Amino acid sequence: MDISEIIDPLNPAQREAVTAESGNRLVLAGAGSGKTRVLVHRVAWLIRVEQAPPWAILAVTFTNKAAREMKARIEEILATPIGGMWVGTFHGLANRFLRAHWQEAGLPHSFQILDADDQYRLIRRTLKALELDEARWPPRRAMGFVNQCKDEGLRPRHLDDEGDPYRKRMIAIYREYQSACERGGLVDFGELLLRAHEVLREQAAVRHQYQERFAHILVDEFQDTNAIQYAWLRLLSGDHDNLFLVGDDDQSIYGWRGARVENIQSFQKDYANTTVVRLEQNYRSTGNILTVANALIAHNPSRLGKRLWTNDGAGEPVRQFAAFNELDEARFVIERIRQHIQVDGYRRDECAILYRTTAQSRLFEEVLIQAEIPYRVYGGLRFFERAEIRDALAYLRLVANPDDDAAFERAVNTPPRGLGPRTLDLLRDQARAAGTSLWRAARDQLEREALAPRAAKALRAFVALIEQQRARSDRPLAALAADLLVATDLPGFYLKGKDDRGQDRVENLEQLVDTVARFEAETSEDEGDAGDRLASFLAHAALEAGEAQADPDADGVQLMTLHSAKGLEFPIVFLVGLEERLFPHSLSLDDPRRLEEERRLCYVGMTRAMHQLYLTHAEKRHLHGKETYPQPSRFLREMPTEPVESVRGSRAQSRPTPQRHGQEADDGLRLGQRVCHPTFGEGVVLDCEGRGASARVQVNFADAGTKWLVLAYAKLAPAAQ
DNA sequence: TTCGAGGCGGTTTTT
DNA sequence: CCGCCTCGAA
Repeated sequence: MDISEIIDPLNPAQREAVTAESGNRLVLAGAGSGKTRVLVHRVAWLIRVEQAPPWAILAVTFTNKAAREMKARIEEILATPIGGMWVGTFHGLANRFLRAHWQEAGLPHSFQILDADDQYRLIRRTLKALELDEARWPPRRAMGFVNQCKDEGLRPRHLDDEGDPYRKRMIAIYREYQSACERGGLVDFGELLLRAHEVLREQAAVRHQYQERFAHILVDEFQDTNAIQYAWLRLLSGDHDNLFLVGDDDQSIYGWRGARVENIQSFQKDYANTTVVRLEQNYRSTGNILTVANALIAHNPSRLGKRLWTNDGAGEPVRQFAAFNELDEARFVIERIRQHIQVDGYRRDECAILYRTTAQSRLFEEVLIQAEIPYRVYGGLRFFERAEIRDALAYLRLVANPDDDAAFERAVNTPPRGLGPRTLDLLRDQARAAGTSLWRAARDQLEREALAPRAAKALRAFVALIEQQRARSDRPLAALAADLLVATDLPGFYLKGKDDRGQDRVENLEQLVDTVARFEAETSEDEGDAGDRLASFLAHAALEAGEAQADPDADGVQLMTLHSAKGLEFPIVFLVGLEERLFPHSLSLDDPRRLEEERRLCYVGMTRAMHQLYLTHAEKRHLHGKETYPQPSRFLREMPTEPVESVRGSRAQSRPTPQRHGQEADDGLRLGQRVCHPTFGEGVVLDCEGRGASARVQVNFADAGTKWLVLAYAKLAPAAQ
């Protein structure tokens, strides 16, 4: 076998990782160091050189996108489909596992996956059932509590209220919510992992079967694993010393949703037989960008340590811009983008604007629209998350499993068929009292003729509709979906609505039928009866919410949060809003660990840039409707001055028109000018008022904050630059 | 059932 | 300031 194809494109560190003999490997892969390449080549090495059968390999990622990419690249390098290899997300693989072992897991054959929105609704319904006031027991908090427990592998019975009444109530909510899930055969995201873990832990036969099978386990983005995911990996691996983990502690930015960077450290403790490989050569960014990024991240105390370097040149300096306000900032960025496109020949989609909070995108969008530059915003509602799609899916779910309460609640009166809160409350009470699903309660009530005639008639029609479709559910899925649209008249309902997006929604519904057809065509070889196909389509819809953008190929300037930029790269990057309380965000300031995570987020943003990195902040910004004068971000101060260059924009046009305030001060201080004060240090002039002896200026000092100073007394001198 | 007024909160997001 | 949600009135 010719192995040169596998190892020739690799540098020494990459080669060491790819060709490692058996044993546990931890690959600390810096940003842009060829992490995916190492994973893909490692798989190729295992199959081609070590003769591992594909079915003995398990490769785990965090997102479907990463899984798809890895799969495609493995197939490319091996020039063959990957056969029985398990490549997917933790959740996708857990789902696959549970579908195969539903009996051992104590789940119904066609259990349904709840996504975040379903879960939220079910939590609220649980609160209602427990007669808890949402104002006092916010559903978001309850949901957070449940998810956090599941992420840590904890069931209600493991939890102790510690005498805390709040905690006691949360545990009660968890218990009640969980039994609602059990009644309906519903599994939320956290439950997928937890349930899979429990089966492996408690069923030795199953555990051994998988431990024998997976001779090689590879994990991407290991720094993002939470407690249950790590425990799951440990069970799968057993004592086989077959883990190949790739990650970067400096890019851990999901601590707030349960990710534990510490897993990287504990891995080395839990597995004695572990060797560490560092990938530090960077193939993405210029030397200057790396210098500045390295310097910033060096301020984090608890790191494993890593320093990115490049063989390529230093490149352009990193550029920094202090905008007068957020409009000035946006105009500067868009002006620069225009230059890079027109003068340097970059494409629009080679320029990215990265921000800390989604709200920041708006102004950039407005200015881009004004400038008539196409753009694309990442994030937002995705296909399967749209209301109309979820409505249609609720019907499909009821066809698959009528006991699915979450789907029942959604579908029963959408479109409105006269089943109001009165009837619903009655059904809920009945279901709860009898410990059954809403569906059964509905049929029961109809049988016993316990309902008012109007409600009974409407409910009977609804039940008949679902049963009719159920009776014929062996048809192709697309036909079923199309039939349901006709039978429910969801399209008509949306067209009638006052909402001007009615037409869009109907088109989306039509697209859903296409999506179903395509899904069925692609998976038809896997056989399975019609019920299985429907269940697997629904799982697909829940696990992979689809693309947010209608047209992802469009050549537009890319706008996204720093979080969604992870894993991507762009020739030109604008990192905007580098201000205290915005970035680092005010809610992270009091906790050193969260502050470190903010710093890592900044590092992630910077290391997205290939050729040119801009860092901007505004001296003045509207936040929650108030005018604020933020300090420049501490991250700016933590960067070296050397390859960072301050740029001046042509900002006259974006300053506020001088009226009562904002006059030029007598001695020629201008708005936006940098000044120096003997006690307060350097700052920027924000505002002026008055004349002569009473003339005052407002200055935003880097360290001392914003102050009004009387010119006659304050010894202000123009600062350098 | 639908609409509008008023209250409230306001990181980050995948699965 | 803006968007979301709830609640009350028609």
